[in-house]
Amino acid sequence: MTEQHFLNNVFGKTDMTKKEKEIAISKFKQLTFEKNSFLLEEGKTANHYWFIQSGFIRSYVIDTEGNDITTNFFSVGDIVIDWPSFFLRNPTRENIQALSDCVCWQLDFETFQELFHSIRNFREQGRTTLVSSYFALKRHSISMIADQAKDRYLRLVKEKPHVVQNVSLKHIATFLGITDTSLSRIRKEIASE
Amino acid sequence: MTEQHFLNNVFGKTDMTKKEKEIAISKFKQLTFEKNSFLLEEGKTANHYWFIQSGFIRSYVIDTEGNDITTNFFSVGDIVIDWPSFFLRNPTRENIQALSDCVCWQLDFETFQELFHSIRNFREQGRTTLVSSYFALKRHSISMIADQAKDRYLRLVKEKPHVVQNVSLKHIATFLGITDTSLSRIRKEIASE
DNA sequence: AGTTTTTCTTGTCATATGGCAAGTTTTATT
DNA sequence: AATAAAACTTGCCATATGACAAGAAAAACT
Repeated sequence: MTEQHFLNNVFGKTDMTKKEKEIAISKFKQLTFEKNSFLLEEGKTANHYWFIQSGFIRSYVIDTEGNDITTNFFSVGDIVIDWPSFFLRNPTRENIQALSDCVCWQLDFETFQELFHSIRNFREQGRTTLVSSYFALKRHSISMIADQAKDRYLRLVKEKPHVVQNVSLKHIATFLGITDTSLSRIRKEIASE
Repeated sequence: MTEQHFLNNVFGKTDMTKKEKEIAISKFKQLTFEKNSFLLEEGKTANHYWFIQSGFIRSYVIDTEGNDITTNFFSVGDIVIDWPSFFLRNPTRENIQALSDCVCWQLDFETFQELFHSIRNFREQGRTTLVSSYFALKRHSISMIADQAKDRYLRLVKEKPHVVQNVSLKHIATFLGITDTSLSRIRKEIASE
């Protein structure tokens, strides 16, 4: 476990001691996912979470009318986790799918519990991460009400330019709450400015 | 601290022992808030959270164009907390306001931290509550994309009938992401069915 | 009880976005 | 290279919801 380990970046900003980080990092297992493969499928219970070292991932739900709605995008450095399923131990409604070949670091629920209850700073970190996810979701939710589709798109371009460049238009559209047709028109309008 | 204490309901379903519950409950302080008074204001950092014994409360933000958007409603038994501000120790963007006279039980951040790190089941409970809030927010967010305004309203009526009956139309409207005018028309349409 | 303020309703018209279908371009597959 | 499949664009028209303003009803205040 050298200083060069990818997860040292992820845990870089926490208050964990060097020793604590080593312990935590040693529990993670490297995995690769092929493009279009699933990390989690609707109906199953999340027993792991991951940090992405490379690639793009999305989560999505199928709504009551059968429409595929992207709920989030994940890329390098992000935590990929279904919070409710992982912590409430319930079957999930979401699917998590690799949009490209991905390299990830995986931790399972039991090991997480061990670390969570034994290392105070690991749990402070976990709480912070969860709250940050909550906050991001809230901002997205408010943006959905307060902003026009075009402004939501421009905000996404600003916040996650690499996602906009690497993910297909239809997935971006459903994430923004519009159709692919509308997003195509919005892009055209922006290009002509 | 008798069995009759209001907070025994709140902590009823947790794995905490009787003794642990007593310790936790003894740290809460009863407070009353007058209608229209603020529990938290934009720009300040949340140092407390509350459980509602009676009354109605809402949280809201002011968007970039000055519009008031309700982000949540709280009523009897609910936890009232600004997760990001409370845990990340940041100034909040939200306002939390009593919509009627309210009786609440308050806990401050420092006491929370003590309980969180010393009582394992208190922290499991805290994590569960946070994740449940996350889940509710996600459902609301997806509903915003997948459902028509009328369906969102009907869902709210079903999930929080007492809120719909006690809160002014304009606040319900912004929570649903529509104007008060539209909500008034939706209500009319439903009434005529 | 009377007055003011807030809340809710309704009309007219404007606009953002959707639905569908036909092309076009790009990407994947053999 | 040829073919198939997926992704993206564009046109036409439909529709949900918004903007604004005027009344009506209800609630708050003196």
